[in-house]
Parts: sequence; C-alpha cells; structure tokens
Amino acid sequence: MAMDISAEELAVRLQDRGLRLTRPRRVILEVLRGLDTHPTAEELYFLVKQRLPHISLGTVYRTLGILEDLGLVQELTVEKRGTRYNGNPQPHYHLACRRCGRVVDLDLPLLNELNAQVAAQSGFAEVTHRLEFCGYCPACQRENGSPP
Amino acid sequence: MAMDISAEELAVRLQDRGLRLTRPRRVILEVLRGLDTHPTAEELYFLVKQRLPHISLGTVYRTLGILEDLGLVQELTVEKRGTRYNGNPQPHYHLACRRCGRVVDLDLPLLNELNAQVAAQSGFAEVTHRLEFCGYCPACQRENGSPP
DNA sequence: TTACTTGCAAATGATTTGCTCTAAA
DNA sequence: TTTAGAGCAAATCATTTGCAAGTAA
Repeated sequence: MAMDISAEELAVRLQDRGLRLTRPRRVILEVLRGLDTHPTAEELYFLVKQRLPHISLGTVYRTLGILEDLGLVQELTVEKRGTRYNGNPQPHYHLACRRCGRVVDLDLPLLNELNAQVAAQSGFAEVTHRLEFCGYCPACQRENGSPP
Repeated sequence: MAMDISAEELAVRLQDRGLRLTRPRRVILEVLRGLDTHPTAEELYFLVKQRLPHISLGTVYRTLGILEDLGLVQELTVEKRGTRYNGNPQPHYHLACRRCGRVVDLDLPLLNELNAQVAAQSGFAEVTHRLEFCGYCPACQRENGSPP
C-alpha cells in the first residue's frame, strides 16, 4: 500500500545521506501523507502527538526540514500565514482562501516551459517556479464579516 | 515627474481612509519607488534613515502595511527569506536567487486567464495568483560554495 | 558500542503592539 | 485645538539551536 512505499522510500533516502530511520520520522511522514490538508508545523505536531505523546515541536520542525530536502514533502508559503506542509509529492499548484487560510490542491497543467524561458532571459540556472492562487472560498463568501 | 504623482496619489488615497499624509509616509514611498531592488523592511529602514534619522523600524512596518492596503506597494514572500517590498505597482512576476536571495522583476505576459479557470473549477471568488521563479543567479553560479 | 536523534528549554529573528509625546489638519 | 501618528521598547510568534539523555545500527 501507499504507506509502505513511503516508509521504504524514506528508509532508502535517509540512508543515502547517513541519516537514520527513526520512529518520529516515520510517523511524521505517515501522518502527513495521510492528510489531504496542508497543516502548519504546529498543527502537524498535535496530530503526531496522538500517536507519539512525547514528540516535541522541535523534532517536527527538524524532521520536516529533512523530508523537504529529501523531496518527500513540499513546503508552501501561503502569504504571511506561515509555512504549511504538503505530503503530496507530485508537483502541483495551490489555491488558498484569503479569509480562513484553507488551502486546496489544484488540478492544472504544469507550466514547466516557463522555467526555460525565464532561465534564458535572466541567466539564472536551475529555474523552478511556484504558482499560487488565492481567493475567497465558498464558505467564506457566505460568512462574510464574521471572524474566520 | 513620477515622484510627484506618487505623492499625490498617496495623499488622495490616505485621505479617502481618514489617514494623514505624514513626512515618514511620503519619504518611505519615495525611497521605495526610487529603487529597482526589493528590500526587506529593515533594509528600507536603513535607507529611509538617511533622510529621516529618527525614523523607527516600527513606523516602517506600519507604513508598509498601509501602503500595501492602498495598493501602492506589493509584498512578496521569497520563500523563507522573509517579506520583501516592491515599489513597482504594475503587476509582474519575480525571480529570486536561491542562494543570495536577490530578486529581479520579470518581463513575462500575465497569466490572467488562469484566474477565471481556477475560480470556475473551485468555486472560489475573486481569484488572483502569484507566480514566483527561483534559481541561481549568475554571480552565485560562479561563487558556488562561499557564503552569500 | 557509537554516533545520530530526541526532548526540552532557551535563543533567535521578524513583526506587532502599548504607550506617551509630537505634529497634521 | 484635536486626534492620528511617530518613536521607543517591550511583547509576540514562528522557528532554530544547544545540550544531556535516548536509541538505531
């Protein structure tokens, strides 16, 4: 199943860098992969805590940093509202609600040809991009006025 | 000249909201408009300080927040490296260096048709987007290894 | 056994806020 | 004058880091 593949992937990629597969690392990735939301480090911390009651927030931050380096999770910076983490490793774009901060994944073709275009016109190398949409989600369009 | 237009714009827009046109507000906008870089609040603070030695960092932050509300400057969040401010009020995309953090404006057609497409498929309203590129700038491609 | 990791707490860095005095209108 | 705004410093918030104890390999 998907979860096993993740754990295997994780073990291999950690070993490649001389890092160990520990319980917190495995559980953090599993929990994040099991979500279709995009939690902050703190939100994820509380979720993981249900399985590992002694986990610390520092470990969550450290682990997320490693998982990002390994390409297993993506960070996304939803304007001002802090960093959120995405367990979906396929590249895709996001749509965030300006009012409540909720983030959803979008199904949109990737604009990868732009990277080469930008590299050519700027002289920058290894160009990638991030495309983020924001608007007001259906719920917030109704509840306009009341707090998030 | 352009600077006068900005000051006029500023006065009008502030008055519309019952806000006053003060020396710090005028100077902060002038300095930012006069740059083709994208300074952090602190960098801008030091620049403004050359003209207004008693200015405080808090005032710079407060003023930038107001100018953003007024649509006179844009905030941009270059992943992790903090918020930068852009005095160029025309919508455009950015390219940042992963290593030194430098940001340049790009001359690329706007992808505004995507907003409607995303709104239609998601039910979100007033959809806008932000497209940011990153890569390694020419200088950092050479100096690879040494600190930024 | 031998590092790498963790949990904890303290440190950091960016941004915000409270308060008193100053200065637009 | 009157009241919004500035300057200053303390507070806040997210994230990082140092260190002693725990645990993969």
